[in-house]
Amino acid sequence: MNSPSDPHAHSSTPVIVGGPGSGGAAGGSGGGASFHDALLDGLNPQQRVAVEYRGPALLIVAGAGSGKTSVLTRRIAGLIDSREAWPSQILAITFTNKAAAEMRERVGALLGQTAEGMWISTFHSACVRILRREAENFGFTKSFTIYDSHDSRTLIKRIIKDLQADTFGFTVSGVAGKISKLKNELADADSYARTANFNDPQEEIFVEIFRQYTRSLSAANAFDFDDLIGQTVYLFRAFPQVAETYRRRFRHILVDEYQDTNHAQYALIRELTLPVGENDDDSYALVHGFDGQRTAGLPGASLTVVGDSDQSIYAFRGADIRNIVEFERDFPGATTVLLEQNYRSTQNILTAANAVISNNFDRKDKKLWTDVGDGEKIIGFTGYSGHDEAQFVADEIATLHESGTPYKDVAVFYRTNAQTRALEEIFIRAAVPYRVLGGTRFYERAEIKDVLAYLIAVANPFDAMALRRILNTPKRGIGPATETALAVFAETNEVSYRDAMRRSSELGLGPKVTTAILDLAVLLDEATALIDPDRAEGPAPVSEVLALLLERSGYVVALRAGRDPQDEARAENVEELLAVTKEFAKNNPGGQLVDFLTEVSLVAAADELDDTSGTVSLMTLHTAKGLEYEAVFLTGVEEDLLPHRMSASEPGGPAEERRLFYVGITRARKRLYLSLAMTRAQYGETAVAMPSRYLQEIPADLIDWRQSPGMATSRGGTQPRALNANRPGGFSTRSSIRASDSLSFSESSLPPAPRTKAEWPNRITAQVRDNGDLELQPGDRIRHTDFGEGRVNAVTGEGTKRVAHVQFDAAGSKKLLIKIAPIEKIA
DNA sequence: GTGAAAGGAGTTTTT
DNA sequence: CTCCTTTCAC
Repeated sequence: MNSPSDPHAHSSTPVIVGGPGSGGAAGGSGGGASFHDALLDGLNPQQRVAVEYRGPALLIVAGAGSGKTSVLTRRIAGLIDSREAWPSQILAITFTNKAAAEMRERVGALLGQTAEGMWISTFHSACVRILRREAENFGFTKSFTIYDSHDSRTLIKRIIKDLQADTFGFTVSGVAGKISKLKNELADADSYARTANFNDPQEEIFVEIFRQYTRSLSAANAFDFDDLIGQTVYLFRAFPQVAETYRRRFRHILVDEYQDTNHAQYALIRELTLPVGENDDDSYALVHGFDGQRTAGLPGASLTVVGDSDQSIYAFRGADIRNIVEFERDFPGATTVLLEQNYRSTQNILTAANAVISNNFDRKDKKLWTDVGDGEKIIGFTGYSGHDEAQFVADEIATLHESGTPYKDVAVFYRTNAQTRALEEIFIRAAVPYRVLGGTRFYERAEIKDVLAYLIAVANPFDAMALRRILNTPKRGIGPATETALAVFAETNEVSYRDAMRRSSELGLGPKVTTAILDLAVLLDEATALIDPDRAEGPAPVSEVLALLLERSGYVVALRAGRDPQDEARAENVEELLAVTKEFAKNNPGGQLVDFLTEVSLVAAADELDDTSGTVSLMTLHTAKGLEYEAVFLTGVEEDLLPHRMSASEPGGPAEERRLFYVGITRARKRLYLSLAMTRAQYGETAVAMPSRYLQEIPADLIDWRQSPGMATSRGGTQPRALNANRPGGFSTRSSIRASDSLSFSESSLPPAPRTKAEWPNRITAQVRDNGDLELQPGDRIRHTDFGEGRVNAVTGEGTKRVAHVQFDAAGSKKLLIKIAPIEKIA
């Protein structure tokens, strides 16, 4: 194995070695010593320590915006330049593929050359890479499929149905969640069964579901998302010599966003950083014909983790904050470096962030600070509705753009994907160029999954699920009955689903159906021949395979012939996928079909970001982690949304939601906007929304309320602008903001803002308009602040959700939420 | 086996 | 409100 003559992995001072092959090769960086200086250039003392420290384990507690990426890349570059490590001995784990690409590029830039052989990737990508190499050790092939959560659910749904487990109260999402949670704890069906209480019939059935799920996965030669990590750990534990290969290879392991690692990921890191013993176990060497490989033992790889427990926001998917909190205990000899100086945001933004997060008890006190000055105040806005709020955002973005902030430097965050709807509607109308990250992602669209299923069926003939998906897509007259018949045939004859298709003439089905199945089988075989590694002209590029499949299956033609108006867009999406395969070939010369499928399976929302796009970015708070923007709009800062209603019942829920809010705030460099709405539409109904408790945690003098929750509905209140967006003449959006500016008059007449938190709630929440139990009957006449007088036609809904259907004399008919609408009854 | 229509259920965050 | 499943007629 490649190894520098002396890795110096644990020497206390960095060793600088000049000469060819080391730092000297680093293009313009000059000799070793000056390169070393350049590495530390512009860093503060803590950052320098984080770059230079050498030891078995290092924890870098990096507050938001404290320059951790810079520290990590310099640390890696330093290790390589000083010849403490070959690039191939470095494994760096990032949270997204985009972050990985960025880090690789920055390390390359520092060194003046691309460092070949470094592994910089996400946990999932790294594990796929390992699993593809080693799959044959334990009953998989290297072309295994990766099931995304949607695929897992489809499979679970089928199993629940087969077992009729739904009658026992099992739901797909419940089972999927439980299995995922168990896998993150490295449990499997057997280990779970050992602890299960079999007097409980539910437990028994769950174990059976889990078993069948596991069996189906391995029969399909497939791993689900959680398996990628868990099975790698299993592989290392079951085959110590395989583990040793990787322990010997990776001498420096760096993990970013360590606070969001789950138990399985933690176990993986532990496995990789174990010392390598005096190779006294020969079984592997004997089996694999290695001989005389008895090398000396090695200490465990050096481990560097970077994280911030205040930014831990993935507990719901098993992230365990203890991994970082207990790091020093876990890894004896560990050193901790604290990075608190922030290079991203203004002091006002940081003060707000600090104030909010300090409400989480049970945390190490940490205060972000900066020397760039206070900056602008935070801008607050309360809309009448979600649309009104969106209009505010769109208006402000337009203003920002006019004053020179490019669209790409602006981001809009929200808690739930459902909130994009109102934003998109208004943005389209206001001609604000935007891009939604995540949401219904490109690769999750049905038509894309259909087409990918064709490719998967070719790459992995064992994947019955992919085959069943394409069996009747496009329509071939093959229904559920035939589909099941093939599955039964495959099972009873112990052949693959693909073989069952080839032998479909033995099933005694109708001639038309049989021909359809055989045609498909032939097409798949032809496509498979294209990617045969032994093919004379080498395996065909993915685009060629896809083109053949699309052409012969008639998928696109069928789409274009469809009557659904969205079918044309779907056909275009498929064309785009074809373009993606061509792009892939360009970027990955020699890239195989499985490589393409891997890449596609592991794209994250944040990977879709295109820095050159020139559009505003819309994303959830979760997706926003690790990103930063000149101006940030944090929308929907309301109770039941942030904190989300669902979090209330979970232990640690409200604290995690607060961290989410904190993450959102700290993404902003110069300008931060916090907005909320008084009512929010959810599934057809309109509900009252109350300001988030977290707003009260921000010192009052940091927020400049354009329209505060207390002001929004007071007398002379603002126009619900979304409803009046097209009002002609004179009453532009701008003037409506001015109208609300005049409100600051009444605001300033309030007593000085109380500083103590106890009195805060009054200021924000108590002034939201509340009509209490205002009783309205059909026939009553009312007066509305904006719409004038009208007649109540009907009242629907219960309690706070009572809605009046009103026919206004001038403004037409409206539906109003009685509790908070600016209305009064006229005698 | 297909397609339309009606009914019901469920709504967080994601690799 | 929307997505999904079920039901029913061809």
